[in-house]
Amino acid sequence: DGEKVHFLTTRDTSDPDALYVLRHSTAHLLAEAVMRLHPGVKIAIGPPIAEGFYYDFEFPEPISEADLEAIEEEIRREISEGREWTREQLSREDAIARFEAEDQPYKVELAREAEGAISLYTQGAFTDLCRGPHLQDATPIKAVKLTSLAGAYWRGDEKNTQLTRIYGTAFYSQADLDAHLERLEQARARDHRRLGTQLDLFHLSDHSPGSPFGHPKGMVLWNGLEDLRRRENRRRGYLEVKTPLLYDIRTYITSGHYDNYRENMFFVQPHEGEEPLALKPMNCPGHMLLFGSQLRSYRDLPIRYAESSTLHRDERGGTLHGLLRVKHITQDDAHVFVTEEQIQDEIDGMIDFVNYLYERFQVTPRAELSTRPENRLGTDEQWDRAEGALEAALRRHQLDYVISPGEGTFYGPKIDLHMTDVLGRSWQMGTIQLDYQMPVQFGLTYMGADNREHAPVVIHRALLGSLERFLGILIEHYGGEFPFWLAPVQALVIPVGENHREAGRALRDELVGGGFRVEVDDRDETLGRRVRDAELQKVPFVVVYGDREAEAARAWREFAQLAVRERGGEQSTLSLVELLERFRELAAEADPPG
RNA sequence: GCCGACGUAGCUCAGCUGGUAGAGCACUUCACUCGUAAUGAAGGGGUCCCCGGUUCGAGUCCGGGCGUCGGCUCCA
Repeated sequence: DGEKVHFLTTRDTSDPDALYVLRHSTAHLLAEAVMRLHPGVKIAIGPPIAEGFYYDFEFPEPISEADLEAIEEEIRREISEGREWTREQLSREDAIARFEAEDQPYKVELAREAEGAISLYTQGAFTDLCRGPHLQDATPIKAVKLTSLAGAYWRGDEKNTQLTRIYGTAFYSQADLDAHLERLEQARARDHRRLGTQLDLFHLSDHSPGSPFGHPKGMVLWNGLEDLRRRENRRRGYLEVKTPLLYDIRTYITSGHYDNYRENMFFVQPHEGEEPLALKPMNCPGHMLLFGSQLRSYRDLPIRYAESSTLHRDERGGTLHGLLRVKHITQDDAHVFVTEEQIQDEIDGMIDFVNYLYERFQVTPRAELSTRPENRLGTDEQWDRAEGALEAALRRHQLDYVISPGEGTFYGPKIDLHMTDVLGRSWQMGTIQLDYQMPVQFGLTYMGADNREHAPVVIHRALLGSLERFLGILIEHYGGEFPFWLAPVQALVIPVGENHREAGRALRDELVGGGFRVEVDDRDETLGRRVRDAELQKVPFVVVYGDREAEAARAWREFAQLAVRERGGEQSTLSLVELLERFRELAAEADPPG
């Protein structure tokens, strides 16, 4: 009608909008197929999404994944039969009447809430409420695949009916679909759970669900994060503290967590008939008690308590995921007690800190400002100030951010940093939370210059977030190919034959003595085999020692010449001195000057 | 917590309509002593997730539980 496109005319299959329209139209074919195969089904809504489309239905009988095959077959039949889309426009009342007559309550609800006239698209026996645009006909749909089945709540609210969601994807050619499936497989190869087993980093066990077992190599990575955390905290005026794991319930009633998060807390009953103790799910109350244990002066502030302690959160079943969502969680946590005037500087410093940390791994998180939720403590005026302070800091650092209304914690707004895993899912990493409430709940004060008691403001922050989660994301980010400074085994020495084993071990000792993580592989295997294994373990350097190197040692001195192979295959000849120098340069990336 | 799927050797997986469990890799031993992504041979290894039921007989069928996975919801 001159303002809006109702039908797709392009055949440029590389155009993302074209793909979007193709998938949207395929979703309508799906709905038509489902209606024919499952009479009485109620149809909800089916938008295109990043990688495909989905459609939500309320089936009269439960269906299983096995049923998808028949539905997929039916879609193909529709395409081969031919489908054309037609558009009509109705008034809201007419649309409601029409869907009521068809006994489609979800459509009725959507039509009721629509503004202005309503457009309907029809293909074959199926008419749907839809903004469009659509394909003109189904002939360009060359590849369709229904990928999975899931429950999804109507309008995303778990108080509503749970509908059955069918996911699928569609392409302009079979080759494009194959390429898509190939990309998914490649992404799965980087999955931290797969690499965790392959590289012997960690494992999960039924004996303690959601609580990863850190293997020696995984712990090298873990300690790399811990070292980074400790070193930078020390440089930035944070004070390392240690607070208990078990508390009386009263502590968590005071903090407000008992009322808000009790169902996700673990409780320990020491003996029959005794009061249970709360296993800490976060460090805040401990740090509050620590602050309150002494008289504080405004001259002491800011006080920055840092602790990376083990926390336990009893996450809802069905939400655990490898290292990315665990019950046993460790945060690079800190609580900073400040005066109102110190808030801006402190948050500025934290954002600098965040930038420094994430640059170490060449990753860029997305920032999100989460504002006041419905269920909250404190006055609107306090929330105005707190939200304003966080937003001002984001602006000053010219960080791109989105606002998530209502996503703040019950005690304050927060800046969250998000990253994406190999499956394209977003995870919250670091968080900076401004809190006017908890210090008051705990009765914390400091003596001001005016010789009066004032309540401090607390900034909660975990910059990497959960160390478990950060490690998981990091494994996927590097695909297991960790930079030299972080790699669990930095170099592997391979003596060619039996006669070279002694020299190989001596070389290993030299490199270990230089402060590096080096192992020797003197198994009875061929050189090719051992190089292959080193590549599969993604070891950054392999040093081969055989007759040639032994000869150079006799002619000049030991380790005057070494055959060095870098991950990926590049080879060079270096002396031990040169190799150590190379290692030192690479290791310095952990903490570059400036 | 909800919907769907899955759980078999250390790992990845096969096992048809119920008849007493298999492959590759890994591991052990022997031979080979090797020049940059897989040397050969032999051998060991299993409460088929747990509990209950059906059956002459259950890895396989049924029920319950636990765990894992893909979503939904939640995430201090």
